[in-house]
Amino acid sequence: MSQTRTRFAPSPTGYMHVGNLRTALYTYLQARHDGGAFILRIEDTDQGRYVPGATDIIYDTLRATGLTWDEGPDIGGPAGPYVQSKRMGLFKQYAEQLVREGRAYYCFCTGARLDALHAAQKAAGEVPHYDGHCRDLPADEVAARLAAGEPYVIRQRIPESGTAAFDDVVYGHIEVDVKELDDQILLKSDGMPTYNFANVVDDHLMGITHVIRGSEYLSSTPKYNLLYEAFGWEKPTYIHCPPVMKDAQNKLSKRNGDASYQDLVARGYLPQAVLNYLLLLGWAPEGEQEIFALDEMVRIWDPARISKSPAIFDPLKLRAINAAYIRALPPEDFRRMADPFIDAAVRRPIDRGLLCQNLQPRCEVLEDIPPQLDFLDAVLPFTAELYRNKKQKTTPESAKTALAALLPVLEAQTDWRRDAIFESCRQLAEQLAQKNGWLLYPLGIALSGKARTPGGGTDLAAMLGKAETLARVRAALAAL
RNA sequence: GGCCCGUUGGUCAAGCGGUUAAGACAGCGGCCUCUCACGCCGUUAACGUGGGUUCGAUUCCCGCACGGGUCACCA
Repeated sequence: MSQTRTRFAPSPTGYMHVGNLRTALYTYLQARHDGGAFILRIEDTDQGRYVPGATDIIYDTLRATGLTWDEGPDIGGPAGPYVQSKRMGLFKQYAEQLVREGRAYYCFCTGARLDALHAAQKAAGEVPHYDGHCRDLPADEVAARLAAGEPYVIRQRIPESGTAAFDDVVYGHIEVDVKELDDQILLKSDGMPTYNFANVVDDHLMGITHVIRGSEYLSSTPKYNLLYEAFGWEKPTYIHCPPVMKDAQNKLSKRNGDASYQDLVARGYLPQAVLNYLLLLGWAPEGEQEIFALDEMVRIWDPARISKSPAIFDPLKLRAINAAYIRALPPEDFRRMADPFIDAAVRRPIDRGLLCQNLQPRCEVLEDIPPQLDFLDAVLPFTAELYRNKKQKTTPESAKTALAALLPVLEAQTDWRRDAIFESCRQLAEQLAQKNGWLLYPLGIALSGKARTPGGGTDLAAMLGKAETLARVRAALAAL
C-alpha cells in the first residue's frame, strides 16, 4: 500500500463553513494518523463567485487551527499546480483518451435540444436524463462535425447494463444499477472539465489515496468509480461524512450565525475549542474523554467511527467545550485574549489581573465579558430591593447597618489588596457576630448596583480602588 | 417521483444477539461560597413502527412511516 495522501479542496467563497472545517479536520487526521501527506487544493473555478482575500481566509483558518498542509498553492509540491484554475488545460487530453477507448463520446446536442428533452421527460413523469442521442454516432460523422467546428461536449459512456458499486469506510458497500446513471458531461463545450471530472483526474494526478467529503457525493461516487475503472487507475478509499445540520430538516447554512468559523472566533470562541467540538460532531472516540489536543486527535483517529446519520450543530455544547478550554488557559493567555473585550466595555483604569482572575471562570465565550462589566464605568440606578437576600439574611435595612459599619473600616484600610480588604472585613463580621455574607453581600451591591458580578464585594472594592469604593459606599448609604 | 442513505434521551453519542442501554452537553436538586460563577455530588430522560429469524432482539432480514441526499454544459 502506498503512502496515504489526502486533500482538502475548498472553494474560496470568502468564509469558512464549520462543516467544511470539520471535513478539513477529518482529512488532516486521516493523513497524519497514517503518517501520510495532507494536501491543500484550492477549487477556484467558480469564477462568478470570486471573492478577494478568500484564499487567505482558508490559509488563516487552517493555520489557526493547526491543520498544516504539506503541499499547497503557497508552498508548492510535486503534484502542482494546486490551484484548480491553473490546471484547466490538462483535462481535455484525458477526456479524449476516454473517447479513443470507447468510454466516452462526443455529443453535439444543443442546449435547446436538451432543454426540450428534459421538459418533455418531465412532462411524461420521467426523471430528466440524457437520451443517448449522440452516443452511437458514426465515426465519420463525428469527424466531419468536429472538422466543421461544431460545438461539442464529451460525455461519459455509462455501460448498458450491470451495476456500479463501491465500498465506503462509513457507509459500507453501495451498489446501484447503471440504468440509474446518466451519461454525464466530462468536458464542457468551452473545453473546461466539469467538477466531477476534474476531481477524479486531479485526485489521481495528485496521488490521493483517501477521498474524504460530504455524503452529498455518495450518489455520484458510482460514476467516479466508473471513471477510475475506465482509466485503469487505482481507486481511492472513500470516506463520506454525514451533513452538519441546523435542525432535523435543515442543513447548517451560511444564514445561520453559527455556521461561520470566522464569526465564532470573532465572538470569542477559541480555534482549538471549535475544532474539538467539530471532532465530536459526527464522530465519537472509543473512551469517555472528550477534550483532545490536535496531536491526541491524530493518535486516536479512526474513520470507521464516523457516524452515518446527520448531526445537529449544538451551540450549547460548543459553548461548554469552549468554556472548558477557557478555564484551562494559563492566566496570562486568558488576559491577552480577554483584553480586547475588556477594552470594549470599560475605560476606567482597574486592576486587570484581579478582574481577569474573576472573569476566567465566568465566561464560556469571550463575548460574555462586556455585559458583566457595565457597572465599572457607569453608576447603575439604585434599587433598594437588590439588598434583600434571603440566603445572606440581608434586607435594605440590614444593609444600611452593615455598610455603616463597613465604611470606617474601609476608610481606615491602607493595604488595598483584595486579600487584605477581605481580612479586615472578615474581622469586622466576626466582631459583629455576623456571617461574612451579611456584611459583604451589601458591599457588592453598593459597588455594582447588580445582583451578579464578576467577583465578591471585596474583589470589586480592590478593582475599583479605594476612592471610588468609598464614594460608592457613601452614595449607597445615602440612598438607603 | 426514481435511486441511495439514515432513524438510541432535548442535543452529540457508546453499543456491534443476552448490558441495571455508557458518557458528555442542556435541565433539575444539593454542597461549597463575600453575589454570580467555577468545582464537587446527585438526579430526570432514549432504542420510530409492524412483521419475521432466534431460546433470546436496540443489535440480523423485510415492509411501513419519518428525515436527509441525489437526479445540470454548478461546484
